[in-house]
Amino acid sequence: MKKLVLIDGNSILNRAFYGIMNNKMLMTSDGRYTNAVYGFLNIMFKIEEDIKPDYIGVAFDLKSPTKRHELYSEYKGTRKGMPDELAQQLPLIKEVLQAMNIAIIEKEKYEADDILGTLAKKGEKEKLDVTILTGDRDSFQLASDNITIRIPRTKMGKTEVEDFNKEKIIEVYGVNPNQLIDVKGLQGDTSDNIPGVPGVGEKTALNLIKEYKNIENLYKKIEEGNTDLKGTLLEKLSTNKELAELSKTLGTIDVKVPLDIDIDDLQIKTWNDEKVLEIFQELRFNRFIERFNLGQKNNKIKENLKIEIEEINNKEEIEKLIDEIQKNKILFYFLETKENKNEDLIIKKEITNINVYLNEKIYHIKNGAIELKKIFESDEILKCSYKLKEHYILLKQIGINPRNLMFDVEIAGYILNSTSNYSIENLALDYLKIDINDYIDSKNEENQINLFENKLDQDLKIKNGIYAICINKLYKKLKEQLEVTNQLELFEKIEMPLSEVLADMQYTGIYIDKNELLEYGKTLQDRIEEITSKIYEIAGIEFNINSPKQLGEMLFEKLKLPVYKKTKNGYSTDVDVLEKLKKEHEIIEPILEYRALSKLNSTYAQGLIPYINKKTGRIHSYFHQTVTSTGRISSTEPNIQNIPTRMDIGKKLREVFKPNEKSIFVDADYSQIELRVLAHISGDKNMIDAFNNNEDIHKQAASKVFNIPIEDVSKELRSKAKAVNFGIVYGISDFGLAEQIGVSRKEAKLYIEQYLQKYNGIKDFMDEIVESAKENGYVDTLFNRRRYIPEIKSNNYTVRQFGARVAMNTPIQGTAADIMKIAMINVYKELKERNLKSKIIVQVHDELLIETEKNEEGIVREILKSCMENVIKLKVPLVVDISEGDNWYSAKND
DNA sequence: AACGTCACG
DNA sequence: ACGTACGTGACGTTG
Repeated sequence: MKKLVLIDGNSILNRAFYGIMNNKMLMTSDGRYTNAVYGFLNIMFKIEEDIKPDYIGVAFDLKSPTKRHELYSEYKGTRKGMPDELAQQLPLIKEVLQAMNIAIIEKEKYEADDILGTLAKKGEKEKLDVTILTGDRDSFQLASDNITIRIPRTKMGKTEVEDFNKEKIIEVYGVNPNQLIDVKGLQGDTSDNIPGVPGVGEKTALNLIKEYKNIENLYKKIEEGNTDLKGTLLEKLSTNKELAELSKTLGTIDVKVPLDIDIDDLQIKTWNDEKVLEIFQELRFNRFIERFNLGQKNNKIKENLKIEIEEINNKEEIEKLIDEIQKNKILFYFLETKENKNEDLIIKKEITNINVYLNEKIYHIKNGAIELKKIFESDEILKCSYKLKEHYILLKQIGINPRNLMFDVEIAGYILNSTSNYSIENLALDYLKIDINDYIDSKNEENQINLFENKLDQDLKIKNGIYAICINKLYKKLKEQLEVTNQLELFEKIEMPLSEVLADMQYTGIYIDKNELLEYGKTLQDRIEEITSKIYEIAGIEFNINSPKQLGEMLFEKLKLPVYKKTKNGYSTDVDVLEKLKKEHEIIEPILEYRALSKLNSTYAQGLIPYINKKTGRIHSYFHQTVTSTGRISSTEPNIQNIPTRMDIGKKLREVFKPNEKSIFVDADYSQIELRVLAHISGDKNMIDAFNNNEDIHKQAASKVFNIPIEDVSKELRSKAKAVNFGIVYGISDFGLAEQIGVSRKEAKLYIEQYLQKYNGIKDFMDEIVESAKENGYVDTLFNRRRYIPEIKSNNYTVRQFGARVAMNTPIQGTAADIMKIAMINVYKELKERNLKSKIIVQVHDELLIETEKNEEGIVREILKSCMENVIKLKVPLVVDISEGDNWYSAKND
């Protein structure tokens, strides 16, 4: 079946305009706005990818009055004109569509809706599968078996779509699509200034039409006196018959617009690439240029980069180079690696070549690391490169003990903007205005003579060389920038030293008792089998319990359990939902147990096995330093920061994490670090007092929120107040709190109001930080970590609210992260300086796990306590709880 | 690749 | 009237 896509141009442009209103890529350098065009294209490309239409057309409204205005002069009378920023973009999008050879359809006196309706019906007649893309629910009346209405919605900057076909509309509204016209006739439409029957809203209108099918029949019955209607409703309907009829006419989409074009004219054609490129360049749509490979034909050089590569082939040349580097006291290099599956390795990679940038030349050294051992082990020479943390391990693997790996351009990029990306390409583009790919092509032309290497090798070599150049240029530029933003200290004193700590943690790893892990997995699997058959038995049929789709069908269609929550593709079956259904059906409980156990089994019991290193018997998780937008670190392959701890059965898994035989685990936790940080930066007196008096902070909150003496706080109230405390840290909303603790939204709102009234310092802080985020475009932590929040200026309510919550949360989460990072550096340093064998092996945001040699236990405890508690003097004490054990479970629980 | 779900702080 | 608690990563299913 061939497919036709019809787009409501004005409506989508409008959606796009209000959807992605961030201040980053919204305008060209001469100040013209482009965000709506960008968003429109994104939505359009997405639908093209999704549907792969054979025909496409975009309809626009014209400014001139329409037939509806002739009928009713106040039609759309309340509507304000588009803001200028949007109006400017209308000709732009048309220009783009033209260049893409996409049909634009406009017609005097008709609205885009009518044009789309007419074409949709035509398409349907020609047996096409029709999708109408619009932001406007008015078009729902057009839905049929072959016509689907697609509504885009932007959520957190991402575009999602929702499809409405006939079935869906009946499901949602309970009436046929064409009956929606009657509904609208009664209800009216404020945005179009269609009056409807005064006093009749959506609910009433829907009920009336469900009962009486349409307006005509409704009035027929009313005139016959043949209805159950009475009172004011009957009166309102009777006196407003004309209005209802007029409104129905106004709300009816005209599907018989006389058009000069046919479906055939909408066939997809190829773009005028040159023209599209030209426009995209003008609008700075680099991502589109890249995505559609438009830039290839265009390799203009923006700045002359001198790219001279010299092969280093013998000892003499190496020695000469080393001399030069030593003179410079700084080494700029880009390191090449290749995969090495050798199971003894910790990172399954090895270093191949090194590209050194020195005196305006690139020196390409085969097996470069070994050659430069002396340099890497020198304390005097600052090493500047990209992803130094990885280098640390790669070098250690071949017996080099690197020193002074202290300027990483990736980390510098992360510090300057924790929400962008920091590939060398991107950094070069952002900070140097260098497009690396441009240079490769041009350099290649220059290099035609070289017939010995194939093009790909050649490209790679040039690219790696350019990387070395860019690392050098970025060093200067980023350092300068870090000074401007007052973040050089954060970078030099915290992030770079931490980098080595993290590398060392990864290199050391944590031991896992494989046999015990297998045993644990076996127990889980046995139990899972049992429960599975039990579930099948109750269900009377076998199905895939892991499939939310199949489980949803089972629960909500076969068993007809009540639906509390939906996802965008179907029924939600998450824990919250299942917990609510527990008492409705005996199948729920085993499903919950199944869920819990299969998670443990797949992610942990089975999931961890492949990560156990053959040589060390340990797992060597990555700790990432440039991932989170708040400054926390993250962990992967495997994630060692989400090992179960909340549920008993899951917690037991921690028993398989063990120290080596000479050691024990010492585990140190910050107590309430985020709330303490909040107390400090807000300066709230009550909260500061609570911490200084060593009170139970959640109990205190309960006593404030519920206005009762501390002694009278029950467990339940304490736990509610605890949720409020958490909520405050996240940037609270009544809805979210209500959801979390299962009270009404109204009640949740009351709690929050009480809380903020009692902790008024916190309220002031929250207001001020949001204000400052609006003003500056970013927020920062105590240690000058910065997060830009473009969302806070969004015209989209949801996005803007998100921005506000982020503004409140980031300084708290981020400062806590800073504190932990400093603590780690100091602990690491102490351990090293005192020649202790104990090692930091895991960090879980507010927890440090130290594999501690038995005879070092006392000193390690001291070091942890003092390093962690004395990072900084806040208005409240930082408190650390330390415990020990011979596995990770007992180190946290005994 | 995206989604739903769930593990952690 | 709308849609909502912050920050992560991994798994299995599905399109």
